[in-house]
Amino acid sequence: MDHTLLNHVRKFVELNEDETQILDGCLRFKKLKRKEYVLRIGEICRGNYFVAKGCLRKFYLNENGTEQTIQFAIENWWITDFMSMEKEAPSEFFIQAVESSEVFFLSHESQEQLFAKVPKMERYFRIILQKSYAALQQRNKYIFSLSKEKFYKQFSDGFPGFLQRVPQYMLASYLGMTPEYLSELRSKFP
Amino acid sequence: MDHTLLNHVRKFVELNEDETQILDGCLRFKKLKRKEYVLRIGEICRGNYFVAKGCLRKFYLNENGTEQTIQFAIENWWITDFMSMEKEAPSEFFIQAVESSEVFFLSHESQEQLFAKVPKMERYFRIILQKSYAALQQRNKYIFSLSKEKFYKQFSDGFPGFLQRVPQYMLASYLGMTPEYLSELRSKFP
DNA sequence: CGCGACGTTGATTTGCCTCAACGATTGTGG
DNA sequence: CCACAATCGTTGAGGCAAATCAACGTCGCG
Repeated sequence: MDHTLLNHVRKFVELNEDETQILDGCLRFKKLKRKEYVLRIGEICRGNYFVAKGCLRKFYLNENGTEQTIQFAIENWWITDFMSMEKEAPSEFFIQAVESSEVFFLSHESQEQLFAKVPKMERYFRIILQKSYAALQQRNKYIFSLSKEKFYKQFSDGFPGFLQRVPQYMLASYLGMTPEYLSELRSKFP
Repeated sequence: MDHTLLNHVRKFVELNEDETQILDGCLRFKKLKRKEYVLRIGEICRGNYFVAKGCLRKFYLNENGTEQTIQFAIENWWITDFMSMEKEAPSEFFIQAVESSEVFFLSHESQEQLFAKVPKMERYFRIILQKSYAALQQRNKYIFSLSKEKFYKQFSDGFPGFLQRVPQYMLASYLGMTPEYLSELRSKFP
């Protein structure tokens, strides 16, 4: 037994054969088509998604009704709506496959059972969350201190291949600007 | 034995007498004067701070040399620079007491030992981080979709008492605007 | 008292948005 | 396999939110 998620977990904690079995038993593999949703606004988020292949995004609709992307998740990233999952409250977000993707679903209940049976997994998620939190705060730092132009360059330098994978309007909203303005910037920096 | 931090931990996990003892033994209580630093740019961040009383903030200097606050931590919040702590790399941030404060310091090593002895604490931090991450993402949502005016109102409604506790220039940078503009907004909404 | 830190106010400038029109590309049904 | 409609990216004109810059008032503190 061996797949992307297990490899990822093994980077942070060591699991024996039994524990690996248990973890694997908690997961549900799922293929997603392009534009397929795993969460819609108003629904309750039931668990976490680990991206083994492809790309998912989380977005919401602002007051003008335009999509605002607040997170991309590519290979080896988790994506979920913690708010909704924790409180079992209707989500304010959509989670959607940007391209055809393969994910592992870990439901909230499975996750709790997993923690009870394999405490090391609590450590794994603690570490992942710590990294995610640090990354998000770093992102905030850039948002405030960089002009849109520099923010875009920063991003395109940091994830060069990624630009080709997502439509520009998604990227624009993720970077907090209009598609028109992103277009203008791109023409300046090929 | 009983103090703010222990009470906070007990909200999320149950500790017996021994475990409480161990946790307490890992902490170092510290009083901070107004404007006192616990981390400066270039230093390596050695651990986590829990605010029992008062208020701390994390900020950096942008290219113009002006302070940019990216986090406030009031009572019952943790503050640290994960990036620096994890990698043992020089920090890009300052962490400073906004007002005279009382904190518990949990060093990185103590934390690891604590996790080894009291695995439940790994759970505690996982939960805290999950909440913090969700809150930060919510904040990002507001940053992008609200005008500065609404962002300010949103904040002042959300933390009414807090406005009096911090100088306006700190608040302005936290909200991503200039002190001048914040002043203008405040005169409009008393 | 006098200095430095902080807040305010106003004039001017600009980064970025809005709106509208126009290509290019894709996909879909006849 | 083409026609036609969506969907997406581009370009340009005009407008506004918010920044910049400078000057001044005020408070607290050594």
